[in-house]
Amino acid sequence: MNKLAPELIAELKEKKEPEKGLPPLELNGPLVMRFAPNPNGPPTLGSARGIVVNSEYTKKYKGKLIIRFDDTDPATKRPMLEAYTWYLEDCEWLGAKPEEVVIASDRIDKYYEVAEQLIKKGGAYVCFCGQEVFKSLKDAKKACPHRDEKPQKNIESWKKMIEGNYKEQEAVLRIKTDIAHKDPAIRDWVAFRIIKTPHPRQEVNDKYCVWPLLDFEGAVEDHLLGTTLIIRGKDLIDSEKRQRYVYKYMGWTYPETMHWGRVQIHEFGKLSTSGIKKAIAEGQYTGWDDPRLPTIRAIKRRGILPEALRKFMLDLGLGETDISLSLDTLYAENRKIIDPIANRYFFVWDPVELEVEDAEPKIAKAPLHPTRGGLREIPAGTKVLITKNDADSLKEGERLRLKDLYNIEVISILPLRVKFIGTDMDLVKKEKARIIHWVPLDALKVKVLSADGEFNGFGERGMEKELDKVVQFERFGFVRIDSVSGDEVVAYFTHK
RNA sequence: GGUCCCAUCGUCUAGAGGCCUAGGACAUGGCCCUCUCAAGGCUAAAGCACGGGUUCGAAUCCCGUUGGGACCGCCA
Repeated sequence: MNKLAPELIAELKEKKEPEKGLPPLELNGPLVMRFAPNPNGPPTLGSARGIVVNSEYTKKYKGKLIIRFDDTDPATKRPMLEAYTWYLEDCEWLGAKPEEVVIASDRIDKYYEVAEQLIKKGGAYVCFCGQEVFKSLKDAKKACPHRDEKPQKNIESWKKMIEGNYKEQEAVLRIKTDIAHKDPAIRDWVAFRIIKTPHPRQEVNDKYCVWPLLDFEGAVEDHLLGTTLIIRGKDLIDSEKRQRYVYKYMGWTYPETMHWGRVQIHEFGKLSTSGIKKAIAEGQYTGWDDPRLPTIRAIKRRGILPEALRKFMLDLGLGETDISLSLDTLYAENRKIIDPIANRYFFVWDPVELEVEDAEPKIAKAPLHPTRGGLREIPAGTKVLITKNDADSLKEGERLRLKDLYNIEVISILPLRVKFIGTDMDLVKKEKARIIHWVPLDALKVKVLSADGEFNGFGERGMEKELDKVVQFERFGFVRIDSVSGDEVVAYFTHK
């Protein structure tokens, strides 16, 4: 059979690799998508899903990708100025190239125009009810007294509102839906509220005191930008129902929508942007790129490659099921890319000095990579450093090998004494002696930062040339060389 | 309480009535390879939430139960 139809066998094997990733799209026109974050903190792993999924589709179907900053809340989820840049940087890092960048806070006037039209059409009204009052009316399916006000009167109130004649909480603009709608989430929702806190962007500052809420801003923008497909988290499913009222009043066509379920990551649990912000201010984290954080900046600094993160996100597909995943899969993806290229070095954490009796100074020749070739030379004196873990586990009389150097035998444990017993590999091959790593006395001082804390020790020379690269510390794990100053190296732990 | 959504190995996911004896990836166990406790190769164990229908035939369609989630904010 192999002889008769080798191509059939090849085909069978190919079929074994099923297609994973995003479902195909059925398009009947051009594709325009947007990724719309609130820049109130740096992009996180959650943002990465949005960036990757949207950019993947626009790449695949030659569509247009827009990044839109939904920064219309200067108070509660106050935007962070640096975050605008961070989003653009991280998009680029992830291989997403938005053709257009839109900042909502620059376009408030456009939203006001639509609001005015809606009021004139009788689709929106200024409501002076307090929050609690309106809630109880709404829950009872009852209209508030302002609901039936004439458009003319509403326009007057609206003008007064945007001119700053009311206090915060005093008035809002509501979209008229169906006050008896069976879903309470849909009933006459708020489109604009008064916020007197200035916007952090200098260009905007205190120019406006009436700000749209996401449902309104997003609804108008998606129309203005010509969005044809929206993909977002399913927490925004109800949002669509609310926004459709605006589209109906205005005679617009609502984009197609798709949603993904809630994502939780085992390793991070429930960290909110505001919670992290507070913890950073209190010094619990070193910054937004602290290796313990789920931000893209942190992931990047740890040496996860964008290709790995992209594949990880795409493999999740687009289910509406809530998922709870482990970063192990991301690490495995990353390892597949990194293992073939990362050079190997010795790193001894919790170092213990070991004098090897009868040894001659020697230059060890170790492969830079197990298969790719290339050698590194490590000059060893008669004293070396090994990790405390290894030192503690030695037994009297044990024979073992210092990797790529020579064999030793333990003479005694207290005090720890070892002696040179040759260089023959048979010790490993026949006696199955174990192999431990080591580092010469004049090694570089190395600190490794990981999510589980710091590791301090010494690493062999050569790694200082790998700045910003991911290398493997043998018997330790992959690590990204983050900084080198003099004889000191700081590395970020990537994964095992 | 109201509205809506979801349900396949431990974890993600493929599957859109017969190709399913349910496939893959990660994690786990074993063996091989290896001067790293890595990677690689082979292999093992592991799943259609439950109960009813519809059908010649259901993981796939319908109903119910159970379980999970989202929304009901002048947050996004």
